[in-house]
Amino acid sequence: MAIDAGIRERLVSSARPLFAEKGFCGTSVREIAKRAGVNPASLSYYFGGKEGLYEAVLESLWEEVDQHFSLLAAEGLRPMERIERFVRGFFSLHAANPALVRFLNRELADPTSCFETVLIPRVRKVAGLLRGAIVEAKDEGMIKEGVDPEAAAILLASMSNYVFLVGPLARKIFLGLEKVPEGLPDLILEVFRNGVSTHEA
Amino acid sequence: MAIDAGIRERLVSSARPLFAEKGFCGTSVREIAKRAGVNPASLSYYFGGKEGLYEAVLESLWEEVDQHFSLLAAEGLRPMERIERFVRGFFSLHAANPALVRFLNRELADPTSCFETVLIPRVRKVAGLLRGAIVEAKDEGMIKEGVDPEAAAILLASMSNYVFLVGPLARKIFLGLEKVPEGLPDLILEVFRNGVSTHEA
DNA sequence: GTCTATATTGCGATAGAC
DNA sequence: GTCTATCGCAATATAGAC
Repeated sequence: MAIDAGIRERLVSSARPLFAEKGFCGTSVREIAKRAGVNPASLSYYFGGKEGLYEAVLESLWEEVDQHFSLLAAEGLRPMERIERFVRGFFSLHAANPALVRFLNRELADPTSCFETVLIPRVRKVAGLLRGAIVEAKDEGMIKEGVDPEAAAILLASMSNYVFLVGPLARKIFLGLEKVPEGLPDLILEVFRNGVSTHEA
Repeated sequence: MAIDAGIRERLVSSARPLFAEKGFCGTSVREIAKRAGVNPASLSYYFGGKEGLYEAVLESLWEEVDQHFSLLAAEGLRPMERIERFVRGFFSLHAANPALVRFLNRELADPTSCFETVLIPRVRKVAGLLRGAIVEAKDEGMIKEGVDPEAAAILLASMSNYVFLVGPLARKIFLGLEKVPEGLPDLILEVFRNGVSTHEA
């Protein structure tokens, strides 16, 4: 964002961290406008209201998500490689923008009106990529017959997201972690591969 | 709760599902009082305000959590058995009260003023039990040397909680699951045991 | 387009009757 | 202790000057 970006863009980029930090109803339009250095009335003028701005923020966020996960559609990768990229993609996504997935996860826990219109079609796409990779891995005999692909996908998503969801304060206090362990993606992949593989442990 | 329970108790039990569903700032004291069938003024009279009621709700919730996890302190159990009880304890906890862990997870994601005073000392205790079991399992040689107990604890907590955190709507739409798969605790334990065990996969 | 000023609503909390 | 009535405040949204 340039310093003299349009008011529209300044509102979106100012609202993003506020919504991410305090949620929709915990953030006031006055606060957003003050941070953006614009008049509160501009918010209604450009977005029709607080909800419209929130929706615009969600859409701008998703561009970054799409960017990160577009590599999953790459051709010629074995399913297990796609799964690995998926897990590492989550970690790089969170590292690049700590507020982003907290935002998304909050929306999962407390859906707003944008949930069905903005998020569902887009998240389904990403979830489908992961599920598809797991199904393919199973078809290739890499994964035990007894393992439900849906459940396996959930476990991967859980392990890759939960530690970011709980936030820095909880990580430090509950888990004694100043930051997310560097080797966590490797551990997740190791646990997943060993846990569902056809080799007997 | 009896039908003519005291106003105090009615306020707590009425506020609980509302706070769980819509969060602290998404719930109004008028709404709570209406649901409880009492006067909004009673809320300030008994709890000094909305925050005081919220704190009382958190404390009442935690009694159920303590009840569920008290069995983890049972003597004479091998560490891996304690870990298994921990995972199954999360699932039975969520099954018994779907709102409860959503409540707790929301507090993790968006700490209120009660976070440090009410939750931290109590959650630390539960987290310590899990971490301790993992450390013991490692001491007994059940878990690979390279596995960090903190990270392993996080993965267990992730897998046991995330699927509940995302809520029924998200489970259905993103994951195609009407309800949480019955065999998920078993899969989690299998994945965990195989994933971190000293046996080569 | 962007501003000031304000309309309108809903909030949490309280004063005071009973 | 419990109620009605209301205070004071902050919220979003809008009207209208420029």
